[in-house]
Amino acid sequence: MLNSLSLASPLHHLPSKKLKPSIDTNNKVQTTPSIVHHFTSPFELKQAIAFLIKTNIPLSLLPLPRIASVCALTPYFPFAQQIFDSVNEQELSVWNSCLRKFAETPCSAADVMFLFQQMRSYNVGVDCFTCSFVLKACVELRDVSCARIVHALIEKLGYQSNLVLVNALIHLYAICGVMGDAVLLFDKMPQRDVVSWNVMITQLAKEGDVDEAFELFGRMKERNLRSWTAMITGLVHCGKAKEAVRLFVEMEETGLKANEVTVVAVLAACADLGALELGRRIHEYSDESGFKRNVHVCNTLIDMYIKSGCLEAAKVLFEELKDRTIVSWSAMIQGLAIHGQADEALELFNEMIRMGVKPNEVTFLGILHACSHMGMIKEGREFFASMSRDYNISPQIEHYGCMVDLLSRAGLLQDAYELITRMPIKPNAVIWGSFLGGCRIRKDVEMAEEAMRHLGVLDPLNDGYYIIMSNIYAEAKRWEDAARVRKLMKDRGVKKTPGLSTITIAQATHEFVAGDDNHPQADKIFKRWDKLLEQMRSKGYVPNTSLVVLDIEENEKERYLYRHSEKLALVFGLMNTKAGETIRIMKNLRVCEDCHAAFKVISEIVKREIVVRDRNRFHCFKDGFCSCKDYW
DNA sequence: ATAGGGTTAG
Repeated sequence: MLNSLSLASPLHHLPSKKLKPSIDTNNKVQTTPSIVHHFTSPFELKQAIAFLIKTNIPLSLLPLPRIASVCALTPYFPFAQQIFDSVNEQELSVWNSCLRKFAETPCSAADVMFLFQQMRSYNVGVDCFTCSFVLKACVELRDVSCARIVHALIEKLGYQSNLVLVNALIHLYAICGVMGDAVLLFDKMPQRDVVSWNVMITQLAKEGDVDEAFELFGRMKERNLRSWTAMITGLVHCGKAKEAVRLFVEMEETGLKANEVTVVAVLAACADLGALELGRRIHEYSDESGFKRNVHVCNTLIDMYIKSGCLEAAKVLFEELKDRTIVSWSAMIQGLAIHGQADEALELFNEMIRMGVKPNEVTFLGILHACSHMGMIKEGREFFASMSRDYNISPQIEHYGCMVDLLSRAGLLQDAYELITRMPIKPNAVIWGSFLGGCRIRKDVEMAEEAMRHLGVLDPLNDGYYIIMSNIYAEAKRWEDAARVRKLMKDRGVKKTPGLSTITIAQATHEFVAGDDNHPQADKIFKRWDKLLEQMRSKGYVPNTSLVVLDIEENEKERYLYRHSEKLALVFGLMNTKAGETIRIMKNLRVCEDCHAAFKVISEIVKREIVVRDRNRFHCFKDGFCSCKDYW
């Protein structure tokens, strides 16, 4: 190939390098045909060269970068080399600029790799720039074996102390999932810069090793905004939203100003915590800083307002957002779903389709979620069928989870069971857990026992399942079985998660645990409750003591019920906020049935909106009704 | 020439 190519090349006609000038003595500019500059194939390149030779124009007028890019990925590679040689050009720099161009072009990583291979096989020496472009392509391709080749090359060429290259290598190893190699490299670096540390922090946190990341963060002598942002993002990612917020405040104290990425991270933390006040503050800051048009920021803001119970604020932002992405739509649909506005969620989905936006698997999760929370069985089934049929999205375990939940909640246990046994993915604890919840509604002890058999294997340390099962027995008056489940739980060392509710007033978060008598305002709270209870009774409230599965006196049961954490938080909130103000409560578990009934009545008595975020969704109590329409 | 961000079941 090479020989025939050389023979075919017009170059050997050339007395290379001794060429006449292209401008003649009369100062007339000789016009060159556009092919000399705009050839797009090696064939046209040859034609251009032939023309130059015929008209005695020097070859050095040829655009070398163009030659490089036209020949780079073809067998004409050595032909290009000959041209570079004939015009006395450093070929490495030409190939490098070609590599750079590929490296900057999206989806051209494979081209970078191929050109690199060509360079190696035609003995072009490489330098640190070559390495950096190739490393970038390796990142895109997650090509760890090429990473090792470049690594060896870097050592061979003596670039071990080139921070840019070594940092890129560390990043590459980490992103390819070989964190050990990354750590090894990082540890033996004689000196590091802030990028080295930031890369490690980011990747360690991504792997879930947030403690190790934090340890490195603590050891840094010099931190920049990206260091703080990486650490805050990592903490949020690992479910440590409180710590993330703490670190953000600390960062502000150093005088550093958050950028868009920092804002996204801290807003995500607010969303997790339902920290509305901080979220609003960040929103203001973000607007002041001109981040309004950043779609990442907007999407996270929408999510923050949704998860903080301000659906209206989220809607306004969503309406104002002009460049919505699928993430914006999905977040909003999911938001409407957890706020019990299923009709609006479906409407929004239709609007999205009308606008030509393609749903993804997350969008369908939101839609199915909406259906399951509102008992829309027909619609849910149709959407589930539609996702693979019309949009070519195959359902994942989460989608099956939604469907099992939809059917189980609606009491269609047989259908749910059939789906579980026939689904192509092995059902997990969430699936059986949803089913178990349905068994409780249907009071189906046998089916519940079947679910428990699976749960005992899949998630034996989760207290929730034991509690539901023992409640199911208790409601069937099978006290011994109920006690047996409680004992089994105890024997396995599973502790019951205590109910915990929080309410934030004037930037202070107050925590209430079920049965808590030790709160500083406990006496006042109980007194206020007794007063409220009188009014509630006159409105027809009857305590649902059947929910207390302890073998105790009836009035003792009532006492238990009245010490539920959400009730304590609510009364505290009523005592410490102005009349008419909305009260927002967060609970770590699902809201209890009796509390739900009580809150409806209370919302009417005190003429307040009460917004409760439980572990699944929102309940917005107003004028004696709840936004969940008592289906949850 | 090297580091970063949004939606996800019970």
